[in-house]
Amino acid sequence: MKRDSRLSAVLHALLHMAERDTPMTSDALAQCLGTHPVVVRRTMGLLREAGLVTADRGHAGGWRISADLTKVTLRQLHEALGEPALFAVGNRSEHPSCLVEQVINAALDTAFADAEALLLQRFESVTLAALAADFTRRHGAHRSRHRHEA
Amino acid sequence: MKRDSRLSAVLHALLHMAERDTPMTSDALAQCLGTHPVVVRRTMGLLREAGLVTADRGHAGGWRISADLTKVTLRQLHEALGEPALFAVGNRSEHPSCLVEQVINAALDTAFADAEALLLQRFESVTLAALAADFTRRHGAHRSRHRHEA
DNA sequence: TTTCATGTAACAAACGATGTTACGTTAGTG
DNA sequence: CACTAACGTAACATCGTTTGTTACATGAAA
Repeated sequence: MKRDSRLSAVLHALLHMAERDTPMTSDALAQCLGTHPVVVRRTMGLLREAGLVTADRGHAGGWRISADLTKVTLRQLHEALGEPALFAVGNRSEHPSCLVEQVINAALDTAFADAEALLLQRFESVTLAALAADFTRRHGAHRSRHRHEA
Repeated sequence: MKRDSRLSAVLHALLHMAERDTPMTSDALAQCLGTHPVVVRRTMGLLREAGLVTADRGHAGGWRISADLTKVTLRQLHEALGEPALFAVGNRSEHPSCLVEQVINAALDTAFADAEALLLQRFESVTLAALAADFTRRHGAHRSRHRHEA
């Protein structure tokens, strides 16, 4: 099954942007993500509509983060992307007339609802700032060493 | 994203089979499920390989449940189907060279792992017998009323 | 031996995510 | 004012996966 990787992609983009203080163009982000600039605009556009980033046109334009990194959670990003379905398995029909299928749907639905609640709760507990800090913690020494060499 | 509905489908088939004491043909099941007999054989074949059902050819042939309904859990069915991916969202690449993406993957992976563990635990706690009983509880009165009318 | 059934391979259709092209719009630069 | 750099967006192409379908082989019972 083909997985939706946009959440992973926007995280990747946002963390790269957080490492800089100048805007990043769609072309630059596309190169980071190994994709096409139009795909970047399409996906980042959803974050713009949610007020998380801004895009400036023309010279020296590009994408900038417009929200507080300590306030933005994975859940907000998930919502900004339109809350795509989290599960790759599910019921055959959502409102079946067959009584057997109604029982099955009820059983599966509660299981999936519980798992979804847990997942969203985890999403809510992770901020962009935490991820950025995690990055610095894991690779900060590496980077500062390079900076000293330069 | 297109959802894998085979777990739901085999549950539907098994519960219909549990309601009878004679084998059901692929054509009969296909009619129940609104699909094609070959799809039924393809999917039920996985359950046969797992030892959960048997298939007899020729006259009066068809599919029969060969396992104890109180022992078969949703998790076993999920495994019998080859443990298809449960989530529709995920990482862009599983082993990225980009350090940023490694941090993102780590964060997402733990969240998804926790949710998957919960979901599988729920699957493990539901037996076919429990679903069948649930069916009888919810619709048994309805059925016996019909039986009396007939 | 005919009919009913599964087993399986090969192919077709449908769908969704992603990639691409094309063109429009806006903003800075010379 | 023309030029260039960037986003905005619609339309189309591509790719992979799931599901549906056809065709044919195999086995069992009447």
